[in-house]
Amino acid sequence: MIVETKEDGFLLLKDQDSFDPKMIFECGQAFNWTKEEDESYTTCAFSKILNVKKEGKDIILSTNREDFENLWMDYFDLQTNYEKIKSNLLIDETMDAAISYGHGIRILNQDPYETIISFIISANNRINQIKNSISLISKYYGTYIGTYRGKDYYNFPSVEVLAQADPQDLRKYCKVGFRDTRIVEASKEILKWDSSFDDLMDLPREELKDLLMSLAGVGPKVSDCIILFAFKDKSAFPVDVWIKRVMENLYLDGETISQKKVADFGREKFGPYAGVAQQYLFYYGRENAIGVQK
DNA sequence: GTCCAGGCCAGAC
DNA sequence: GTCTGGCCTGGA
Repeated sequence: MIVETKEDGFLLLKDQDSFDPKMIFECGQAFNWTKEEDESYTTCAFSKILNVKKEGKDIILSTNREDFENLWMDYFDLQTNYEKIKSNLLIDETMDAAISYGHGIRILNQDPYETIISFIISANNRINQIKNSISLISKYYGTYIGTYRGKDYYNFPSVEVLAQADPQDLRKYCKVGFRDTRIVEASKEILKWDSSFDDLMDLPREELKDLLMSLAGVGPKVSDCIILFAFKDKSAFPVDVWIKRVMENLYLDGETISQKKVADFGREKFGPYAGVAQQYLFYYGRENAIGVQK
């Protein structure tokens, strides 16, 4: 990968086929990116504000080399070779179509705690409402980091802060609805864990899944999302209504089967990169409304 | 006004 | 174990 420092100090990643901001931030894995008028995207993570812009086949990051190497390289999963994953997943015409449609998707390595809370909020909720709630939680409970293009950015609060939050406040000010107590309860439970999130990275997948599912508001689908988007395990295959519809329509001849069976089917079919396949299929299916009744 | 979303949970079989 | 209904909120 060729990384150049531009005249303004920002970084330029040359010739990135597997890095498309729209695809990365709109395939359902992250809720903390703001789309700007020039089609670039901005977030706040690691107490830093970052803007990402695509120019032709190049990507421009508003950061310096030090932060890039220490933080963003891992966040954007840049050590992973997506060309290799793609060729591994090119097993049929469906995947061929899904991969070419979402060729610029990458799996972000996000903060575990923020990811846990984000996907607890995602249950039976719309993307825009999820984004809005995350943003409000950061605003009311996080710390101010800075202002970028007129918008204020805040760090996502720590587990200690939300463990002490009043559920009614969360509901009233952050519009989380019935997920209010789940957020506080899950935070309290996490505080009781002996292991840090770093330690948990090495846990066997099934153990990690059981541990996550013991949290309030975390079931089969949400735990798979957390494992895929924050614990770097690309074999997790989260099944939501979209993936269920896509799989039933494109692989099961329209037959309706349970969520669990779709999950087993997906893991079996796509193996160690099932989670990446899920993202290609999700983006492909959702953008093209595959299986949605008219 | 009515409907229900990128699931979870409790309660009933 | 598998299935069902209810859940905040707000946009269609």
